[in-house]
Amino acid sequence: MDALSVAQQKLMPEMSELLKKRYQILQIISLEQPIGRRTLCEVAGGTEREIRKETDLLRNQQLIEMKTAGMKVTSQGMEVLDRLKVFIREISGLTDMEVQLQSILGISKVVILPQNSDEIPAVKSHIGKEAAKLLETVFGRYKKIAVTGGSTMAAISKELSIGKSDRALQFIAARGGLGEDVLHQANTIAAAFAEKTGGSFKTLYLPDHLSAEAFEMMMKEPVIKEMMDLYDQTDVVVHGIGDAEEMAVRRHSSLEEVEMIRSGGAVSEAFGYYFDKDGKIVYRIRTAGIQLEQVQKAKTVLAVAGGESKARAILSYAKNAASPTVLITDEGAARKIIELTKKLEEL
Amino acid sequence: MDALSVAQQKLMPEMSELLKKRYQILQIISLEQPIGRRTLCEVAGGTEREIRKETDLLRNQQLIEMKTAGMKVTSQGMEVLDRLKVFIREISGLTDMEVQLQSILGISKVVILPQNSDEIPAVKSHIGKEAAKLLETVFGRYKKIAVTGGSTMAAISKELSIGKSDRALQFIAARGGLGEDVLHQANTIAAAFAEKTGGSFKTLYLPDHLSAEAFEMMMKEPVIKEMMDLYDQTDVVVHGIGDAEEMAVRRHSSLEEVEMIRSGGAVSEAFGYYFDKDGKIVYRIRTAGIQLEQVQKAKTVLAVAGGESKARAILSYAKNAASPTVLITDEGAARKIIELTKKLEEL
DNA sequence: TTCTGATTGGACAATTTTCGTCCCACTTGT
DNA sequence: ACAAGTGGGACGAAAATTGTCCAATCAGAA
Repeated sequence: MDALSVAQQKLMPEMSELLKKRYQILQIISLEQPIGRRTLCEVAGGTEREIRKETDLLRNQQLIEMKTAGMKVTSQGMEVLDRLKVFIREISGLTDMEVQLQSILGISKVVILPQNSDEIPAVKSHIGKEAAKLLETVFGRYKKIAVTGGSTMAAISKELSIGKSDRALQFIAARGGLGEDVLHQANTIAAAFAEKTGGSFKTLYLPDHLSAEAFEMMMKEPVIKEMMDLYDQTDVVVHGIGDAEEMAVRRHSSLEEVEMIRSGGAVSEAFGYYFDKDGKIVYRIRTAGIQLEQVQKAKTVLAVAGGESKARAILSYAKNAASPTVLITDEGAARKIIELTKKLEEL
Repeated sequence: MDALSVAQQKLMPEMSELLKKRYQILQIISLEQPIGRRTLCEVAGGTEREIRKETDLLRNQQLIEMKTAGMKVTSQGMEVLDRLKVFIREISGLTDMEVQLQSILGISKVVILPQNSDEIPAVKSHIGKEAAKLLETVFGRYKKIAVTGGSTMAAISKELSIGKSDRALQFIAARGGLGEDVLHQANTIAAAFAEKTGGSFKTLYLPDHLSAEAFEMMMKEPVIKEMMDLYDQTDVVVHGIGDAEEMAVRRHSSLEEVEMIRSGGAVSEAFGYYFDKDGKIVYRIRTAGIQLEQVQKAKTVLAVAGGESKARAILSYAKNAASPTVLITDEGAARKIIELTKKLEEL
């Protein structure tokens, strides 16, 4: 932050909060437009009067326009949004926190987006957009990209910019899971990535949960073996990080599985592995899919997870993350992680 | 002004006024320290409560400290003051006004300082400081400097920084006037300038008002002739601009003189000359002193005058000002000059 | 076309905050 | 020792903010 801004904040300390609030409102409108006042209240948090006061101001400043269909951001508003982007990051201390988290988690890069996706759903789109942007920067160097499932991953696929198509790009479904919603499966996601970027994709249709014998048999199938080889050649892995219990429930895991996960103290989940708070593997779904060693061998790993509720999971997963891992998260998760780490140090 | 600040003001339009107010308060404290709350109210304008609210804030921000002797600006406060200096000028539109005035008045440079010296006496010190700063930059090139009298000139002498003494500098009293207060005479000012800068000075002890015969006689005196020659060699002229009527009164001018000044429609006064609104010479004190032609021949002319009340006088004097003239004034005068010019154009 | 749901703008009392104005105990410089 | 000037406290009045309605209107679906 430049010296002018520091001085400005010294003289106007109340500015910071106000600026953040207004920026946030303007940002939400830009994401959800057209949006009405009441809806905005729920999404942004705050009473109707408060939101109204600010939106009235934004309108007077010609940053938004109000129509009977709802509020929209004007081109001037979009410009303001863009111009203040880095500044808001600065005064929110996000830049500082990024450096802090980087050392706490021991990974190569952390990107933190404003707000908490637990509270404001629209933040997920932001995380998706940022992840998409980062991913696109590596397309030039790396072509084999493994992707997992999950709503976070789906958000990324939505934000990938279409345009310059690169037929050499190959998206590989990291797992064959069918336990989840079809829209959020790795296969669907891989297809979506390929469609947006103009690349190709490889899917793996195989149930997550198999008996030992069936598993052995399938592994000998050429189609499956081919995928396993592809995992070995993977350059980039993009995946979400889940809360262990939440994932177990969502996957309709069997009672004995849930028991193993519970008793083992599992905290996080990623590409079929369950980790405890120290990063030790507690359980892994016996599945055809990418293996932890293969992930750690990748040139770049993009881990994406936001929301205060994911803080513990991120902390757990990071113990096992390879150093070239890049984490894309949000303010809610970041603050919670730092809080947890502080408490841990006190003990 | 950079794009960031513009965007910031779009989102926080109320910031501008608040920032200016706090900056002003901080500035006044820095000039008058140690100063108490009540005194500050009078100088800065505003009720006790209002000032108190802001000073409490400034203390919390550790920009000032309050002791029983009064309030003082901390080193942090001084830094903030310095860092925001140009920014405040920008948001007050002073930079824009400087360019505007430069073309209206047809002179080479205009420097405008914040606030109105009619309302806030402390602004005079600012004008003095700025004039002193500018004057010091020409000391390297030019050595013969003519100075006039007046309270404005006295303010400059107070703000000249002592330190590096330049014995080659020569300050010449531009007039021999005794009509004014001794402290504000050209002779006294020249001496003060010389003392501060380490240079020498030449005084001219001769009454302002002389009969024609006496005047002729005196001009033949070697001491006087020497001064006249010096005026011819003058590189720099520093002078104030006065309101015609006010000056006539202060100088205890005779009734016939006052009548000439009145009937001629005199508006401004500078180094003994009275000008009407079109810059025509209405009257000149028959005095030993620098002549208008000599002023116009100088390499640099520093005209210093502040306050809304001086606006008409400045406008009048500028018609006669040589192009290398630099005007140092304040916001009050500047705004009034622009207002007057606009009205004139409408007719 | 009709209808439902959502939109903005208006209104108003309750509440909180700000404001103006005293006074007081105390320090400081004369 | 004293007078002038200092910051801090207090408190009722006034103004702004806030929470919560409602009405008129519009957009889009059925």
